[in-house]
Amino acid sequence: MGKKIQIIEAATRLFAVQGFDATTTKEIVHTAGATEPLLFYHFKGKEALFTEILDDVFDRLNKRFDALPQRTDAPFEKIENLMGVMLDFAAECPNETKLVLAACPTRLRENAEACRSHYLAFRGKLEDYIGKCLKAGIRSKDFRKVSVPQTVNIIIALINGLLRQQAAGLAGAQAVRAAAVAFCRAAVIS
Amino acid sequence: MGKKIQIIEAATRLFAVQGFDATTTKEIVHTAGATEPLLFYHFKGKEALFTEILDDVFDRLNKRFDALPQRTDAPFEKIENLMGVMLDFAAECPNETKLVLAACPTRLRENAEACRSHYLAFRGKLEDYIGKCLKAGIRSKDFRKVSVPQTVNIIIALINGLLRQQAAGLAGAQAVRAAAVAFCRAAVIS
Amino acid sequence: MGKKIQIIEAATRLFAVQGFDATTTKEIVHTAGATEPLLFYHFKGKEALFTEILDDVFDRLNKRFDALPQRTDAPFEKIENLMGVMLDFAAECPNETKLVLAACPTRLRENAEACRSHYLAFRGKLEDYIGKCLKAGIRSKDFRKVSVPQTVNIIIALINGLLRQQAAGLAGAQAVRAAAVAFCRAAVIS
Amino acid sequence: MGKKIQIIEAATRLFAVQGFDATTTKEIVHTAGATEPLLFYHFKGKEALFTEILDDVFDRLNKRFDALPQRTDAPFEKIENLMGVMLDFAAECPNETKLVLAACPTRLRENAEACRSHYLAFRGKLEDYIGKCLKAGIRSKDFRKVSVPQTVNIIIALINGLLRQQAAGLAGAQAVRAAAVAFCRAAVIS
DNA sequence: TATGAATGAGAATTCATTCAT
DNA sequence: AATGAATGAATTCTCATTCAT
Repeated sequence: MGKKIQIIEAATRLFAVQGFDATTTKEIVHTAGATEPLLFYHFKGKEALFTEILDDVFDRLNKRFDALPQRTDAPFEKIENLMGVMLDFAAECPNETKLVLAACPTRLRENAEACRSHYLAFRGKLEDYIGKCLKAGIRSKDFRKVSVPQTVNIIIALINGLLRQQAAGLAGAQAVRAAAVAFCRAAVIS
Repeated sequence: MGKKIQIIEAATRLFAVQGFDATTTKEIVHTAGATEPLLFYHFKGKEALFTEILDDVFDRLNKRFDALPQRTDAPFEKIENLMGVMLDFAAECPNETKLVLAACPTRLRENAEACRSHYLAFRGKLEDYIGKCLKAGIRSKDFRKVSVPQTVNIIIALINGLLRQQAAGLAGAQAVRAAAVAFCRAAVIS
Repeated sequence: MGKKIQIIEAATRLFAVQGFDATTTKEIVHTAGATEPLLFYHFKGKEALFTEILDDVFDRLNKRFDALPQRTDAPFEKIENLMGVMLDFAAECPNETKLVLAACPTRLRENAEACRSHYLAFRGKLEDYIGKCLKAGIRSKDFRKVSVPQTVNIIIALINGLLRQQAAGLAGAQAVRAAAVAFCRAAVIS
Repeated sequence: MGKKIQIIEAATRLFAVQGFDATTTKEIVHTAGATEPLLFYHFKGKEALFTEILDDVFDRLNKRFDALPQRTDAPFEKIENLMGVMLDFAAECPNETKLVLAACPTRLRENAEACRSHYLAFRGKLEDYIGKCLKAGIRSKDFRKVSVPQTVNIIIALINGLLRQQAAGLAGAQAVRAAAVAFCRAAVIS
């Protein structure tokens, strides 16, 4: 009856809510209705379970990100699309979003590097994507003439903050969406 | 020779970087050049140490917040002041900022409620402060006519995101400051 | 395709090299290209597998021992024959030899007694065989007049030591054979 | 009241009798009248405890070995001295002797190399010592003209076998001593 | 004969905490 | 104020064994 999947689901939830370090294998299997040896039968260890989950989460997020249309008419549309994808992800997968927003767990021994590279790679993609948008918008005079790297940071900070609210289930977080896009648009469009 | 202070400093740093759950008392006293029984001599326990630190951190942050000038000429100036205070705090006290940005540790037993109320109270003050600014600005027609609660959320999200970057020591985080204020200004001013 | 035999062979090797206590059923079946339930299908358990192997090993060794010619012309020839049989066994079956030389595993629960009696019985046969040789040799004045039980012990100790070297694959162990016989001969012959 | 020493003593005995792999930390501390965390307070882990013991055992044995007089009148005397030292050690320290005679535990992870080098180094010293004796004896015509490396192996095998009997508490092992020396003498002297 | 999934018992090790001094 | 020694209660992980198929 799919106990492996139940373990993955329970672990995802607990890792997201409590963090890797504060989640025990006992807690996971208890939540999943399984026993500890079964966790170690299906996964090499707590760390491998976490890594498998994180790999999968970033895989899903990257897939969504990579599916963003690369060509659009209006320069701001691409940023709007990005915010939409990110906030959709947070609304649909709050736990996965928490994992994406979290820092690399302190006690990862073997997979710490792999973990960190997920975060860095995704941040890199975000910077790249937003940077290109801004440059294009500035070139076409649609956007005000702002510092690109600084504005990239600001927009990433804003998205992160919003995702965090969304994933935390902050009341009205969903409704904030259109307002957030408008906020950004007003901030950059000339 | 002030070992109590060294314990507090070590604990602050470790709690900030690794989180409460992932930090052991052994690690703290080792970093502080002390021994475990001394930690328990000075504090009731790991939890009490954390609580004392968190109380102090929020105390300092609240003091700065409360010192913000309540009356200003231009409506946006108050938001600019707030961002300045928050980013100053993050620049001066990155570890304390991390504690402020973190969630309440999973494994707090006795002081969980007190901890949570710190976060909620501060968020409440932020909402209140920013909300009043926005209302005033909209009333005076300085600001565009936006949804106040939603824009409050957006600005808090942005500040949170920026603080996180700042506290994480992201390259150029300091320089982003003026740009962030300008970004916000453009977003709200009509 | 003879997986039972492969399990026996893998187990023999692993028990010999690592000992019963340090060898896991997982290791055995992995080495044998089988799965754990199959081990338990063919054998009552890890202990029964070990016992079956040990029974077989002592069976083969005893057969060789019992095939030694009981009557010879020269008194020392019988001792030479014995050394030959033992060293042949060690050269042909190093793993089996290791099992014979080992002590009874600590964690045998049910078959500990049976196991111990194998070792004792074989040692008894050795003592008996060598003792009779020595007595005959002394009686016929071929051998020096030495203490029989003590010399029995010495010769057994020597054979044990040599078998251990042989089974461990010590370089040149094979070549040592003739020299060992000569050593013994010089030691006892008058 | 010296629980650390009691842990070392209990561990020495258990490691000697059952082997490293078959001895649990629980067993050790129970025998020592201590608790498991105390073992880990005094030693980094089970392996470090074993290594510390083994280092000490080889240290003591090497000290005795190195104290052997290097110059003697009769060539066989040096071999007699060696046998005396080794058999004394076995009689006085049966558990330590068992450790010296054992193979490197299968499950040593970190210190396997250090462990193996103890065994190899000591064997090397034995080979060297006995080899020199034999060469001298052959040169002076006191000894028969035998193959030196082979006879070295034979004598080591004999000593090993005798130590094993001695350490195992075989009845009469002590008395066998003089006979063993005589056996060897007769075997080599011309 | 063969296996994927599952488990109770127990292994090594860690953690926050306390005691005696 | 400070510490070496000590511990009960976890925590991660392993092991021999069984079940369902």
